[in-house]
Amino acid sequence: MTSSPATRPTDGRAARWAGQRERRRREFVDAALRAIASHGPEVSTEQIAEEAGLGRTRLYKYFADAADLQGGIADRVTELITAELAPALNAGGTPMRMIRTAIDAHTRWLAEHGNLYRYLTMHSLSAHGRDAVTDVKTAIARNLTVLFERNLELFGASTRLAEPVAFGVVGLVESSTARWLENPGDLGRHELADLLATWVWRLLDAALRAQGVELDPDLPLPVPGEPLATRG
Amino acid sequence: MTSSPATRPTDGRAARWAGQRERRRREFVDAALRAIASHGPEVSTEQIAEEAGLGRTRLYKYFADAADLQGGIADRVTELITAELAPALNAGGTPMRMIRTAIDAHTRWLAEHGNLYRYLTMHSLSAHGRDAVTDVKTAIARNLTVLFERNLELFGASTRLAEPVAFGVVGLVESSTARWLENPGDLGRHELADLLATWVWRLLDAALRAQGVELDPDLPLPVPGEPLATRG
DNA sequence: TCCCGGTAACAGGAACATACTGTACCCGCT
DNA sequence: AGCGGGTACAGTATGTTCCTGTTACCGGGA
Repeated sequence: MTSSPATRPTDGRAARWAGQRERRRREFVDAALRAIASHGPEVSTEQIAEEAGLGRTRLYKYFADAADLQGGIADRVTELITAELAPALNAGGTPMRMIRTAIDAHTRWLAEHGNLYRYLTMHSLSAHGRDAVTDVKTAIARNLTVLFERNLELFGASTRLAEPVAFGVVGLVESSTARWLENPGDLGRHELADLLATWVWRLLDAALRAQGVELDPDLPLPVPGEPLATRG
Repeated sequence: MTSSPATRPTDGRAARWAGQRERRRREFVDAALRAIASHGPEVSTEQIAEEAGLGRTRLYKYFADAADLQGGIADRVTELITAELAPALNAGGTPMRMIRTAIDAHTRWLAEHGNLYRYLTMHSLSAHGRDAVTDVKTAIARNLTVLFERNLELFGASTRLAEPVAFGVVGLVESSTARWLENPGDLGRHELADLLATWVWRLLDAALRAQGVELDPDLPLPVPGEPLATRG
C-alpha cells in the first residue's frame, strides 16, 4: 500500500530519532555496569533501571528481554577486554612480548572488575543455552583465531588448528586466573602472568612445530609486507 | 535426666529412618539426571519432581532451595567424571599415557552427556556466586592438584605451582573441548584428544623444568615405594 | 504370646505468599 | 506521528505453611 522505502526516511520526524534505539541501549548498558559495580553481581533489573533513572518497564522498549540486556552487557565487556588486549596483540614485536603483555592486561582487567566478572559467570543467556562468560571467551578466542591464522599463513602452514589452540589458550588463562582471583595463595599477579605467558608459549610452540614451523619467542615476528625469515 | 546416648538410638522408631534424607536426595538427583536427559537442559523443577513421581513442593523437604538441588547435581556429575578419570590417573604408567587416557575419557564423557553439560553451564548457584560448571571444574582441578603435588614431592620439588597448573590444564581441556562440541569442524574426537594431550604435556613439562625436573613423557613414573630415577 | 491403642517420623499435596519477568494501556511532550 | 514516562496487570517460578494419611515401632494388657 503506502510506500515505505528502506533507503530513505519517509519523514523528517522519523529521521530525528535515527539511532536513538542504539543510544538508549548503550545508556542502559552503561547504567548496568555502574549498578553491577555498586550493588555487586546479584544486581536486579530494577536496580539497573534505577541507576539509569528510569522505571523498570522502560527497559523492554529497547531490549527484547532480560537476556537481551545481558547480551548487551556481554558485548560491551567483550569490547572493553578487546580494547585492553588489542594494543598488545597488534603492536607486533616478539611473540613472548605480545603474550606477556596481553596476559598482563587480562589479569589486571579481571582483578579490577571482579564484580563484573562474577555477574557474567552467574547469568545465563538461556536463549542460546550459553552463559555470558562463554560468550565473552568465545569472542576473544575468535579474535585470537584470526590472529593465529594470519601468522600461520605467513609461514605457509595450515590454519586448521588455529581455533582449537585459541580456545585452549583462552581457557587456560581464564581458568587459572579465575582460581587465582578467588584464592591467590602466595602468588603475586605478575608472577602468575609470567607463568601463564610461559605456558601459553609452550602451547603455541607445540602447535607450530606440529606444522613444521619453529619460532624463537624472543625474536620479532615477520610483518605481512616484509620478507619473512624462519629461524630454527 | 533420661538417657539419650548418641552412640545408641533411644528409639527404634527414630533409627528406622537413619540415612533416609540422603537416600531421598540421591533419588531426586537421579530423577534430575533422567529429566535433563529427556527434557533437555532447560528442564524445570516441576519436571524433575514429576520424573521422581512426586509433587514439586516435596523437593523442599530434602533440599534447602533450588540451588541446593543444583549443587547436588553438580556433586553427582563430579563423582561421575571423577570415576571416568580415576582409572587413567591412578593406573600409573607413563605421563603421556595417563594424560592421553584421561583426556580421551573426558572428551568422550562430554560428547555423550551434552545436555547435562549444557544444564550445568546455564544454571548458577547464586549462593556462592559461581555456576555449576565452575564447581565441577574446581573439584577436578583439586584432584589434579593433589596428583601433581604427590609427584612433585617424589622429585623433591616445590609444590606451590601445582594448583595454577592444575586449573590451567582443566581450563585448557574444557574450553577447547566445549568449542569442539558446538563446532566440531573437520576435527575428529580422537584427533582433538591427541592434540590436547600434547599441549597438556608441554604445559606440565614447562612447569616441571621450572622446578629443575626433567621427565621423559614416554617412560613410566616412579612409584612412591620404589627408588626414583630422574631421566634427562 | 498376641492383640491393640499410642506415637514418631516420613509421604503427599493443596493453598498461599513472594519475587521477577514481560505486556497493555494511558497520558504528556515536541 | 513518534518518542518518553509510568501504573496496572498477567504469567511463571520459587518457597512456606498447614493438613491429611501411612508405616513401623513401642509398651501394656488379656
